[in-house]
Amino acid sequence: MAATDLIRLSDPDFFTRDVLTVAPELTGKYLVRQYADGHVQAYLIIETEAYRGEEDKACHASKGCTPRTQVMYEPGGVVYMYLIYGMYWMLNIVTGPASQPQAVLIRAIEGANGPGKLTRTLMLDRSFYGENLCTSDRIWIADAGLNPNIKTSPRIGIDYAGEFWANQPWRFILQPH
DNA sequence: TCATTGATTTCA
DNA sequence: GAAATCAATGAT
Repeated sequence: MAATDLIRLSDPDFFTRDVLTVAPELTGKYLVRQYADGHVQAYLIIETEAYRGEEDKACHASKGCTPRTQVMYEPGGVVYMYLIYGMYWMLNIVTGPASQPQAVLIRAIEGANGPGKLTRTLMLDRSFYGENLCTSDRIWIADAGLNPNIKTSPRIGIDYAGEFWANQPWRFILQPH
């Protein structure tokens, strides 16, 4: 599908809703990237995970506001990037109103089946920290008008957060038709 | 299954 | 300052 067929999500209100509403709605939409040379490419979002507030022990903001997590306290619609295992940048989209630290981790897009591969493919790094998806000319979200079939499952790799949080079905996966 | 890898956080 | 931690990946 050509990028011009997609409708950009430029309304901040889409992102300032609760993360548990936004995360499943992002699956089946398109992550659009405009590279430095002007080339525009749209990627179907396959898989997301929700991280919800300081009470969520799997959310980085559960330990409070730090220089790294600060952007999660902003109103939804900005990008939260972080480095894990010293090697992989993770792409997250901040959601919810101001001072509610929520974010959606983009785990997989069409053609890249892991969050580390995803950011490497799209050439995303810390320079995208705080990028506004509604106004940026480098990265944004677009609606393809799909009505996707979505499956849920527990989140991945957060056993450290304890059984309760590790069992929340806050991972959203696009199912093939 | 295991080594890689470095920013962030925690402890002193 | 120093040490431990870690939401992953690719090679074995």
